[in-house]
Amino acid sequence: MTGRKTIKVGSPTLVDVAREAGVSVSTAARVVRGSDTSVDATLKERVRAAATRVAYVPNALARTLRAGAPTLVGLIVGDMLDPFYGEIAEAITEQAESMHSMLAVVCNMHRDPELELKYCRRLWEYRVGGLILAGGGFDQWTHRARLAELTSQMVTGGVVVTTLTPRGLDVPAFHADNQMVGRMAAEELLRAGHRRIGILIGAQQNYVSEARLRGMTEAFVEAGAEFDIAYVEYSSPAAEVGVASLFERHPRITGVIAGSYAMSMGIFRWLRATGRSVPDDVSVVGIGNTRVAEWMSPKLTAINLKLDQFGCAALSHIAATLGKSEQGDLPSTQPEVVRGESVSRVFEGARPGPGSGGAAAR
Amino acid sequence: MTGRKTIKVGSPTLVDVAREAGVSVSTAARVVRGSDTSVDATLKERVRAAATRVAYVPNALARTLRAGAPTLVGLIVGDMLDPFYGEIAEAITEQAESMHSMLAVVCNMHRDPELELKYCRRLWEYRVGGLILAGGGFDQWTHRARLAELTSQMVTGGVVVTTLTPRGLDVPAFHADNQMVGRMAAEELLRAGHRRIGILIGAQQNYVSEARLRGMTEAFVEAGAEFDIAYVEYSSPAAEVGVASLFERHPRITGVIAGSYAMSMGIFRWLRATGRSVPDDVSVVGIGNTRVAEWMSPKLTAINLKLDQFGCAALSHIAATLGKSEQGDLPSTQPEVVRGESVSRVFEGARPGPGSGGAAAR
DNA sequence: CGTTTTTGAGATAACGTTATCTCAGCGCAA
DNA sequence: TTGCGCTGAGATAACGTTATCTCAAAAACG
Repeated sequence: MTGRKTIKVGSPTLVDVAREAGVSVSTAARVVRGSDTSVDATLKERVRAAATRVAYVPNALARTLRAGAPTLVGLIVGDMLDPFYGEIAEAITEQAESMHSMLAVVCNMHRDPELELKYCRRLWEYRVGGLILAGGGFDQWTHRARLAELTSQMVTGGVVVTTLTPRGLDVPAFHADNQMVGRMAAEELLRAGHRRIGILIGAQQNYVSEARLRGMTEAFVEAGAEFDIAYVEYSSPAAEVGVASLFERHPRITGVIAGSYAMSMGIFRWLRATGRSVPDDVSVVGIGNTRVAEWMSPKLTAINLKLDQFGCAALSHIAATLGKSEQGDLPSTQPEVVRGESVSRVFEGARPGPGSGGAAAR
Repeated sequence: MTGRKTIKVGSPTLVDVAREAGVSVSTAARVVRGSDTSVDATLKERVRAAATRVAYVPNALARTLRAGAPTLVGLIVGDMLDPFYGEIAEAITEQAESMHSMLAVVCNMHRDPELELKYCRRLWEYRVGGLILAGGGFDQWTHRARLAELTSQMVTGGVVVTTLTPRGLDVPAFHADNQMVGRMAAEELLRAGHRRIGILIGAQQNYVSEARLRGMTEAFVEAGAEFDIAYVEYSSPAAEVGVASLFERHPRITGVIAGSYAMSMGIFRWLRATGRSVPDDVSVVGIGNTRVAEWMSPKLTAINLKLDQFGCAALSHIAATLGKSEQGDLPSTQPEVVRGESVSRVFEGARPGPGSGGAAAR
C-alpha cells in the first residue's frame, strides 16, 4: 500500500511481489512456484496475498528459458477442418491442459509438406517439449530428409507420429492396426451379405492405405466377394467422382467402403442424386468414425479408429520423456465398429441397383 | 572445425554460432536478426554459414523475453470441432503465419466459461501479443467480471472479440451485422414465396441471436409472413427436437431457418426421417456458411458470415496495435447469400406438408 | 596533415525466472 | 561452552537473447 514513485510499465514480476510482501525474490519464487523447500506458513500467506494484490501472473517464457522445462507441445495436423484431424486436435489439447498442464499449439499444415516444415521450425523456435506429427507430409522422399534433419535437433521430449506409419523417419508412432481396420470394414459388409463391393481409398498410397487394403482384400478373397477400388483425394467432391466411376464400371455394387468421413459425405450425395437409397439400395461403411457422422442421414456406420486415444498416447509418451508424469495405463485402442443406419442386410435375390447388367469387378 | 572439449547439451545458441564464425555474439545476433545496423558482407556470409553448420534455430522464448515483442497470439474458440469456429481458427492461424509471422495458439473452451478463463490466464503466462476471444463465454455476468479483470492486465496488443458483441466488456469487436444477416436469411425464403416459417436459433439469448431475430422479424412482418421460433442448443440432436416441435405446432411450415451448420444437419435428418423432402416439401436456409455445407445433400443455401475475414480483421487489429504492420485495406465484409439446393420456390396452392391442418403461428 | 565524422564490431547489461550457494539462527549432544 | 547438523531465507548467477554503450579504424573534410 506504499505509494509507488515510478510508474510500472509491463506486467508485474516476482520482484514486485517480493517488494510488496517485504521478502526476497527467492522466497517469493519459492512460494509462487510451490517448490520443494518449505517456507514459513506466515510468510507463505503474506507472499500469496501480495501476489494476488499486484495481480501477478508468472512469465512462462522466463520460466521455460531458465528452468529448461518446456510446457508447450506442438501438434501439426493435415487439415484442421477435417473432423478426422479435428478430433485428434481436440483430444490432445484437452489432455495437454487437464492432464499434463501443458499447452498444445495446433498447426494446420493444410496438406502442404512445405508448411509442415515451416511449422516444425517455428515450433522449435519456441522450444516445444515435443512435437506430434499428424499430417503425413513426410510421406514424400525429398521432404522427409529435411524433416528428419530438423527434428533431430529437437533435444527435449522428442518427435512422435500419430495416425500414420512414418516411412524412413525413425520416431515412435501411435496409430491403429490398419490391416485390422480394413478387415473390420470389409467384414461389416460381408456379415450383412454383401458380395459386390466398391472401395474408395486415399489417393496418396502410403502405408496406411496399403495396410487397410490388405485387410480388406484378405477378407473379401476369403469370402469370395468381388470388389474394385477407386483411389481419390480426401474430399467429398473427389469421392463423388470416384463412386460414380465405380458404379459405372460395376452397376450392381451393393456395398461401398468410404476411406474417410469426407468421402462418405460425397458418396451419400452421389447415391442420393442418382436415386439410390442408403441403405436400402447401397450400404456404406466408413473408415474413421467422427462425431459428426452421427449427424448424417442416415447415420453412418463406421470403424472407430480411436484417434483421440492414439493422440493422447502420443502426448503421454512425450510427457513421460519429459519426466512430467509416468506413463499410466492407456485405455484399449482396438478399433471397433460403430453401427449407424447406413448398412442393411442383403437377402437372396435382392434387387440390383438402378443401372442393371454387368458383374462387379475382379 | 576445432574439436570441442565439452559435450554440448541443449540446442545450439548464438554463442555457438559466434564461436564457430569467429565473431562476437553481438555480430552474430545482428546477422541472424537481420537487424538495422549494417554488417560487412563477408562477415555476414561467414556467420550465416556458421549458423547453418551448427543448425542454429533462434530461441523465441529468449527473444520475446528480452525484446518484449511478442510473436504469439491467443485465440479462444467456443468449439474447435464446429466448423463455424474451425473456419475462424483456420483463417486466423494461416494469416498469423503468412502475414504477420506470428504463431496463433488455438484454445478450445468447449463452451465452458470456466475453461475460457483458464486458457486466458495460461495464454497470458506466455505473454501473447494479443488475445482473440471467439467463444462467447463472457456472456454471463459473474464470469465477465473475472475475465475483464484478467484481460485488463494484458499490456500488449490487447484483447479483441470476434463473432460476438461483448456485453459490458470494453474491447473492440469484429463481427457481421447480425440484423442484416437475419434479414437476408428471411428474405431468401420470402423471395421464394414462403410465408409460413420456422426459426431455429441459439438457446443462449445473446446480442447475436437478438439482432438476427430482429432482422428476421422485420422482414417477415413487412411481408406479412407467419413464423415461430424454437430456441435450441448449437447441436444437431437439439435441432432435431426443435424442428419437430415447430412442425408439431405448425404442420404447414414450408420454410425453415437454421441458426447454425450443426442445426441444419439436424433439420435435414428430421425432415428426411419424417418423409419430407428438402427442398421439395420444405426449404431450409442456414445462417453461417461453412465449407462442409457444400457436402450436404442437397447443398445447403446459407448466409455467408465471412467469419474468416472478421477473424483476420481482428488479428490485423492486434498486429497493428503491436506495431508490427499497418492496418491495410480489409476486404468487404458484407454478408452474402451462398445458394445451394435447399430452397425451392413455392407456388400458389403448393402442397402442404405431410401432417395437415393447423395454421402457422403468430 | 590534423581533425571530425562515419562505420563496423565488440563489451555489457538487462529481460524474469530458477538453481545453487551462502549464511544466520536454533536445537541438541558431547 | 564448543561443535555439529538442520532449517529457513537471502544473495547470486545463469538461461539466450537484444538494446545500448563504447571504441577502434576508416573515411571525409578543411
